[in-house]
Amino acid sequence: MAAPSTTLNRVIPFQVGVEIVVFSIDITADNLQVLLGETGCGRWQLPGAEIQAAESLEQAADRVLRQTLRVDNLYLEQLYTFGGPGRDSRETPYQRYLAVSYVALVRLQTTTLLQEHRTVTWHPVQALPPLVGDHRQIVAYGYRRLRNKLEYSPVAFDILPEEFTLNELYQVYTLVLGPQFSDYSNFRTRLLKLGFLVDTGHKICRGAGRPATLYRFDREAFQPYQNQPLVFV
Amino acid sequence: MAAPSTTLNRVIPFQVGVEIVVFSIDITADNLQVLLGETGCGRWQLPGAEIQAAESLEQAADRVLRQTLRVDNLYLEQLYTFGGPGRDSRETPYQRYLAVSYVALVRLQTTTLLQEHRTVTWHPVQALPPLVGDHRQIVAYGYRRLRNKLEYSPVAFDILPEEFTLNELYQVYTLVLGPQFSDYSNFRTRLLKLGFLVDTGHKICRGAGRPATLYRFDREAFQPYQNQPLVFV
DNA sequence: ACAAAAGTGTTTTTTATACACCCATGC
DNA sequence: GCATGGGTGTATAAAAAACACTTTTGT
Repeated sequence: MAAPSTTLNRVIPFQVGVEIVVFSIDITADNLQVLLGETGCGRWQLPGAEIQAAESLEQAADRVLRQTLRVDNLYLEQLYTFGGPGRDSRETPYQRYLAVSYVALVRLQTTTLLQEHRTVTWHPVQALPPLVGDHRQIVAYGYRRLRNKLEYSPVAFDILPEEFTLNELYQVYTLVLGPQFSDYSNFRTRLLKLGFLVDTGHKICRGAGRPATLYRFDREAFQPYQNQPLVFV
Repeated sequence: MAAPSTTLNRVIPFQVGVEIVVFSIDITADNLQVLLGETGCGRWQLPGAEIQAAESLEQAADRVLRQTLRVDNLYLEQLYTFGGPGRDSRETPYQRYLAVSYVALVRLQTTTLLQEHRTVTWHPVQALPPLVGDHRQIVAYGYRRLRNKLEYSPVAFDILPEEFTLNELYQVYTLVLGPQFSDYSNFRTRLLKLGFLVDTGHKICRGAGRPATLYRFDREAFQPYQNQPLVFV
């Protein structure tokens, strides 16, 4: 237990940062994108920063997000921590680097990109440019988590406006899970039967066609489903 | 972006450690327990250690586990990273502490406790002693993760022996998920229909009663279900 | 009137649930 | 031969999946 301290088993300090996989949903354009910053050498990277003295990990993630993006509603969750030796080029024998990654989901319509020093832009998930280090793997991991979360948790309501149509809700699901996840009419029936979507009585017109009913998410009525698997799908 | 470095926004080094929630399943005694070490002041803590210079996070977790336990098969997965300011009493204005937590699952029958300096023992999940800091919350989080993982992933086969009976498999599920999760006969039918449990032809006698068939988990036949939700339950 | 978008209903298939019952072994 | 644990089958209920159809709006 109290073995002599060699170069191998000694304890070394870490520099800790956060890295965020920000997904944006564009309901109208049917587009799921990831936020990436240019490194200058032809490769791209996830937005990130080192943790500052007084902030929590989640606060750091939120700060990074708000330094690049103006956004109203968002979903943010810790994803995974990467800290193996050799994962950061700045590493020395006396200093290692650790990244706590986060996934976020926003609606493109409610966000504005804040242009900073580096170029930060949206990239379609299906056609990512070359990424630095293990960032491609982090995106893949975040994408998987997002799909799971959407199925089992009410994350869609975190990014939708207070009042929304069932079609908008359906769009969120099809965009992330693919259109084959469910037929609209069945999705509709299932969700309404669960009873946590309340009809506000308001209607909204989108060009031609019958006006859509606006619904509201009732968190209290959702409680019974909180810890149950497979509420949506 | 390049704001002056004050006491608040400066970057500080972290001491990084792992903490493990080790669950043990005792099939015969119908008992789910957590491994805890005594601190000396009446409170208990999760097994943990600082990351050493050359090891990865998972290697550190594995090392901690094997310093306390001799174990054959186990399931080990990263859980969550806790790193907010004020979570460790050793914290100073120039140094913060971060814990990457892991969950593990073992079978009590295949483990031997290695008695070290501190007293480390098993405690029933339903009756935990007072824990230090946020450790109770970490256990709760690990328990939730374990239940979810068991339902969606083939973790049970990581801890069962190469050949096992359907009853042993059922015990693993009932122990973690509670006996109301499914009736044995339905569990049986459902799992066999999925086709990734192969009959080895071997039989085993457990005292009185008809001898049980020994099955083997076929990872290849499981592939199609890999990324699909709700395979078990 | 007709296309477009919203919303309802029906039929078929699959899966879940609750059991009752048969089989092989030890004592 | 009967208790014990192992294993099969069936009947019913519920849910998922597919898809036809109606309703309300703009043009």
